[in-house]
Amino acid sequence: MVRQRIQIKKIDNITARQVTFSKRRRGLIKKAQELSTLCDAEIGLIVFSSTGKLFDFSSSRMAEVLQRHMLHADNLNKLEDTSLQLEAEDGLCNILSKELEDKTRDISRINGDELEGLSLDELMKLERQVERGQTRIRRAKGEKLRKEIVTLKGKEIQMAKENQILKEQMKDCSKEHFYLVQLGKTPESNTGIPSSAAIPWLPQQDSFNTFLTLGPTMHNRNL
Amino acid sequence: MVRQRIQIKKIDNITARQVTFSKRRRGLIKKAQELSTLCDAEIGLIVFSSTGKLFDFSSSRMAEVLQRHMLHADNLNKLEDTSLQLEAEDGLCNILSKELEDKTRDISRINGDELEGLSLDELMKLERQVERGQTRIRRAKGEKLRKEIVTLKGKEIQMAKENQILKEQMKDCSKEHFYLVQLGKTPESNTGIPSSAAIPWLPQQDSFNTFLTLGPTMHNRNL
DNA sequence: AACTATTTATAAGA
DNA sequence: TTCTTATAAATAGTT
Repeated sequence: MVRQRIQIKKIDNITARQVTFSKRRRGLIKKAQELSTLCDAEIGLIVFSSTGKLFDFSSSRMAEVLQRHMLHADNLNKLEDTSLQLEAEDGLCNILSKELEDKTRDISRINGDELEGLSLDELMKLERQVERGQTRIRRAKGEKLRKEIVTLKGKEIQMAKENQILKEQMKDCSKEHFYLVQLGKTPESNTGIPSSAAIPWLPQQDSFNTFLTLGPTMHNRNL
Repeated sequence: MVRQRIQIKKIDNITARQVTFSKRRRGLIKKAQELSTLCDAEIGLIVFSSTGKLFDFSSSRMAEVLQRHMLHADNLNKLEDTSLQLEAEDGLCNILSKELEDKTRDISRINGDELEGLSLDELMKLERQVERGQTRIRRAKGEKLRKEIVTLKGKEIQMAKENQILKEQMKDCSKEHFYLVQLGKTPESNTGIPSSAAIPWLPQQDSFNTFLTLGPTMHNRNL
C-alpha cells in the first residue's frame, strides 16, 4: 500500500509479517473503535496472531461474549485453575490441544515455516514427504482433468446430436414457411443469399427464411 | 477525516450516520480480511448496526467459535454461570477435537491421501501449497548443507594446523631419541626411516617412541 | 521505534 | 444508493 503496492497474500518473511501484523492490528482496532463511536454500533473483534496470541476489541455488551472467548483461548494454552472440578475433562482437553499444537506445527513445516530447529536428516525426511504428496496430488489432478475431458466429450456428442435434430426441425419449419409465404405473398424474401456468417455454427440457409428462424436460432445458441 | 477532519463522536444526523456506517463497515471488514490473509491471523468480527442489523466476518474456523458465542449471548440471560461454565468446557473439547480432525485431514491431503472429494480448484490450490512448501524446505536444506560445509572446512584447517604442530614435535622428538639411542646403544633406531603404516594419519614415527606420543595423539585426534 | 513516500480510506458534495 | 474528489489516515519499506 505504500512505497510499493503489496499484494494481499501471506507475507513470507516472518519478521516482516510480525511487523505488519502489529501495525495493521492496531489500525484495525482503531477503525473498529471509531466505527462503534461514530455510528453507535456494537462491535466485537477478535484477532489471533499466527503464533496464537489473542488481541481483541469490543464495545459495550459484546464485551461479555468476547471475555468468554478470551477465557477459552487462554484455556487452550494452559488449562488452569477455574475448573479443577473436571480433571478428566481437563486431561482430555490437554491431550487434544497438545495434539493440535503438534499437527499445527507439522503443517507449518510442510509449508516451509518453523524449519529452524530441524536437523539435516529431518529436513530431508520432510522433503521426501512433501515430494511424495506432490506426486500423488498431481496424479489426482491429472485423473480429474482426464475425467472432466471425457465428460465434456460426451456432452459434445450429445449436443451435436441435438443440434442435428434441431437443424432437421428447422429445415422442415423453413419449408413449411416457404409454402406459407408463397401462399401469403409476403415480399421480403428476394435476395436468396445465405447469411451464415452471423451464425457460423449453422450451415448455409437461405436468407428468405432467416428472419423466420432468428428467434429459435438465438435461443438454441444459448443452450 | 476528509475534506474536513471529523471528531470521533457519535454522528447526530441519522442519514449521515447511516452513510458513514455503511462505508466504514465495508472498510473495516476489508481491513480484517487483509490482515488475516497477510499475516495468517484468525479473525472474527461482529458488527451490529444501531438498528440491530448484523454484519460479520471471520476467517476459517473462528466462524464456529463466533457462532457459539452468539448463541451463548442469547442464552446469557437465561442460564446460570455454572451451567454455562460446563457448557463452555464441553464446547472447548468439541472445538478442539473438530480442529484436530480438520488438521489431520489437511495433513492427509498434503500427503496425497483423501483427495477424492476435492474439486479441481482445490486440488490445484493444494498443489501450489505443497510446491511452495517444497521450495522453502529445499532452500532450508541447502542453507543447512552450506553451513555444515563451512563448519567442516573450518575444522579441516584447524586439524591441518594441529597436524603440522604434531609433525614438528615428532621431528624434534625423533631427533632427541636418535641422539639418546646413539648414546644409550639401543639398536632399534638404525634407519631413521618412519614407519607410518600402522597409523597412517600420523606421519612417520619410529616404533620406539610410539608409546610416548600415543596418548596425546589419540586425544588430539578426537578434537 | 521513527520516518516518509505512497497508497488507501473516506467526508462531503453531486 | 453510487460516484467523484479533495484530503485525512494508514502503512510498506527504510533507517
